[in-house]
Amino acid sequence: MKPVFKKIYQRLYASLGPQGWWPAETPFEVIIGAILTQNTNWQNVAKAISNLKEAKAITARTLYSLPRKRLTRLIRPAGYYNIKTERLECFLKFLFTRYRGSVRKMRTQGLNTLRLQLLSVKGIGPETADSILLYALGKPVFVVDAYTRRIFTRHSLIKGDEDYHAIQNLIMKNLKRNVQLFNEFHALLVEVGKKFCRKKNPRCARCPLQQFK
DNA sequence: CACCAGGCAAGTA
DNA sequence: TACTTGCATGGT
Repeated sequence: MKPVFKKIYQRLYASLGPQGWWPAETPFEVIIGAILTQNTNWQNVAKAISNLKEAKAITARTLYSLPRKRLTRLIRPAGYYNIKTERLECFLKFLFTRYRGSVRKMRTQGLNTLRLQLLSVKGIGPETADSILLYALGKPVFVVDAYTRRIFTRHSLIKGDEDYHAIQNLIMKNLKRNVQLFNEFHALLVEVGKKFCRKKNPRCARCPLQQFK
């Protein structure tokens, strides 16, 4: 157990404080957001979610009964709207087929089984599955995203070309298996990444992780 | 104007 | 198996 991971977390938490993720009112809303935010700025997703709320279509039942074209129009600001319409429908079909449309029922299922089930849904890959497991269902998995990879690469903790699960295993091996820790850590990595670890123009000078370079 | 954002699936060789 | 490409809006 390398203390560097714990140290990074403590440094981030000390400097940015608790993030209170996921920004949503219900677990179902978390799931919708997780699908809509694929390769997409959260600001655009927020608009789409706001549209869904305005249309009273932010519960499993109301969203599932929405005509496809209407759904597409509502989520348009999130981009990739044709693909995301299909992905939302695939998830909803899964949710109703396997759990009678109940996210709470879903939650009673074990982590590993659930993860495999989610990955079998077209449009849900490793990151989206883990975001759902952690932030919507409270399961102890670490979410690896582009910022996680970039930050750990820039601090030479990984090479950068490892696959999703290699990075996830490395991190989970070095931390306590704790939902709240995983929740805050990933959120902190994203926030610090947005501010200091962009693809280009990395404004590293004031990054709280400066010393780990 | 170019580039990027809290990915994923399908196609190619 | 290991790359590459399509998907699309809105902000910098």
